[in-house]
Amino acid sequence: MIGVGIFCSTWDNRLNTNHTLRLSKLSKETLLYTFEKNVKDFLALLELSCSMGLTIFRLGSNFIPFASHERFDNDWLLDVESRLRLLSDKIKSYGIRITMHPGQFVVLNSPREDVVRRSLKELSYHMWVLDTMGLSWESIIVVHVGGVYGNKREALKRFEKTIGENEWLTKRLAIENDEKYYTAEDVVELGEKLGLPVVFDYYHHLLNPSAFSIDRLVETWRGTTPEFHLSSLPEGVHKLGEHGDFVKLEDFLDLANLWGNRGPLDVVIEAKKKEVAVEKLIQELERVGYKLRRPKCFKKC
DNA sequence: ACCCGTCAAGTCCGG
DNA sequence: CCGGACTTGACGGGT
Repeated sequence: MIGVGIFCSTWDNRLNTNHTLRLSKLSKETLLYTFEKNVKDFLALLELSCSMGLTIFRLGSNFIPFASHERFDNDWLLDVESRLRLLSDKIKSYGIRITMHPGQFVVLNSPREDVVRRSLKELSYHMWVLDTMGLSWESIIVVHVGGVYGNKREALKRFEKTIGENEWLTKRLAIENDEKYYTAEDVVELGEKLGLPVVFDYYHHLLNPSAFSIDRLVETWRGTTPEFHLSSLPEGVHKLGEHGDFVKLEDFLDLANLWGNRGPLDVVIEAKKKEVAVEKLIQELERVGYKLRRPKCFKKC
């Protein structure tokens, strides 16, 4: 049964877990001020998700701005840590799955040692946030495989090497197919080899298709609830890779059909209109009699 | 109060 | 070899 959710913020950004600041303004005071804005909006977004009956929420990577930057002083984390521990029970009480998805600059297969090092530091910060809130292993961190650098086999081998040298990553790391370089088939093969769950992105698969096996992809989750991503092409003229304002009912139903009756699944709706798009989708699904999975906090009025 | 130049980070591609 | 695209918005200094 499928549950859906939004990511990072409301469409109008009135609630946003990605508030940041200029690096030049970074200090303990500005950091804690901005972090608190993110925390407040995070709680409000969980409340919103709960009232809409959403099962998953993606927390923004700027939750603690510049947390992996060299100009960031780890002493500042003491206040952050106590705040997160205090919130742990409240956050968990919603029963909404919290996951994260770092930006394009996390590249575990780069030939540049410094790029890999910074990527690991960024992932270690993501891991710390989820651990500190006491979230379960279903709170994953989703990354792409990275670049190709003119030799896909070598690039894949470098990815494997990085994972092999950093076993701690496998606690929460998941890998996703992208719209240009690594197909679902590539990522399933890699996930099987490394023991990493594979996030299937429906839209990336349309742009970068392959003959992947959905059964093998599901198998990489070893009984835990998979996370998928869904977005649609925008109406009218659009650029390659651009996400639509809304997600089309038929795209959702295609994905639901692919999923079949395999059990629980969380789908992040990656539409520009965020919660407005999800609300529209929910209504359309109701009209056609499709039943969504709801979180434990959801009470239908 | 509003506008608009600028912003940590990577990779690929075209000129 | 370098600058722009990708995707994208929000910060914050300036008016």
